[in-house]
Amino acid sequence: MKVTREQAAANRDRIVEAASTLFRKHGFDGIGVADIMKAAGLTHGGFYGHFASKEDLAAEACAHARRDPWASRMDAPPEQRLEGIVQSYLAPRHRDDRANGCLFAALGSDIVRQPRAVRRAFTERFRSKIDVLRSLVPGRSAAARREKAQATMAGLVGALTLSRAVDDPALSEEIPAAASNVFGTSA
Amino acid sequence: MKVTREQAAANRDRIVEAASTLFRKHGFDGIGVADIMKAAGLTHGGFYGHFASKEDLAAEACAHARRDPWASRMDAPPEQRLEGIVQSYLAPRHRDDRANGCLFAALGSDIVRQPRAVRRAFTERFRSKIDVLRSLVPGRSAAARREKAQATMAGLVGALTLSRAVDDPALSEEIPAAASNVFGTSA
DNA sequence: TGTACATCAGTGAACGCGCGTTCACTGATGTAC
DNA sequence: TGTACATCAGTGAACGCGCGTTCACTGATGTAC
Repeated sequence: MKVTREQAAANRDRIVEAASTLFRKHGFDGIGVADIMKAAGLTHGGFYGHFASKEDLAAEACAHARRDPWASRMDAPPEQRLEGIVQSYLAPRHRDDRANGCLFAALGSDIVRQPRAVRRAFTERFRSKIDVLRSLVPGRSAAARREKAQATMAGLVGALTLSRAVDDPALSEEIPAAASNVFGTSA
Repeated sequence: MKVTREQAAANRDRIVEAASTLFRKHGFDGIGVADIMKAAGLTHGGFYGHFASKEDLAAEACAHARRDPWASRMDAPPEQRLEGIVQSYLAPRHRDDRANGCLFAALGSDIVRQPRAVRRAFTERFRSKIDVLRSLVPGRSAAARREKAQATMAGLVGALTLSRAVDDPALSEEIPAAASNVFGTSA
């Protein structure tokens, strides 16, 4: 049964959206095309009318993942904005909701094994996040701020990844708390 | 063809060893039992004489991965030992050799999706690494040093993961360099 | 605006392949005498 | 120490399942007149 062009475009968007959360939740290899299509309210057969391959979808899903936890209020002074980003990034809510959280923490160690298009999408996202942090972080020179931004991002991503990986609830609280103290207010 | 008990134990060790490098290189889902057995010089049929399941092997491989990049000379003063750990952890050699490098960076975002036994093995390793760093890191109180150790570890793991993920060679050099400056000498 | 037909988004069965796992078998090991 | 037999580590074929992908088909959409 054919469908409005408009509807078809909306369906495509829902596939990408579903994929972006399901990949973050289960990993690239942990979820199949059929399940993604089902989550988008469709059957698997129509998939290849929208995408050339699963890889293709993965690249697009990474490029267009929503609900970005790096956002912050634009109206606060830089120091508070940075603090806000760090706090919300390291909040338990973020740790417990991989499906809608940071791509780097959810898929970080898998990216290097993905095809070029996926890695490119990630690299673009990384650059844009660094640009945000670079403008908020303190530092004498532009180079010092860029350096600080990259180290901060590494600290946040690493802390979130480790706090999810660890099997002990106490440790899982402790790691982001430590990172928050070191990467947040210290600046 | 049966084999010496000694030989059988050695074969088992080779399987674990092969698995630990192949999992780090390809991810838990990216390598099969048959390929692991082949890398250990055996055929796949004998696998279940040594392990109950692939999961079982994964847990053991994570618990016994060798060539640990967190080691450091015991005879230097703490500050130099910390610096040595940070430098070798963030060295290009480590970034380019996932198969023999840090488990957290190689498999970090996959661990949370693994069965309990695997996560437990990782958690134990994490604890032991934190214990090492805790004794080397500066800080007024034990709590401050523990906090600093966890944040440093998060920074190192995140920096290595990101520098591998990124598609641009220049960026891939820049990230560990930034982390090295921030987490190394600064202390 | 209304009608007839071509288009094409979506369906669901099917294909082929790889992977985890099982199993009957082999033949060297190790043990009982 | 030597012999006969039971054990069992390892082999390779086979099974069953899931997954990415293909394809013939359907029927609503959109267009030509």
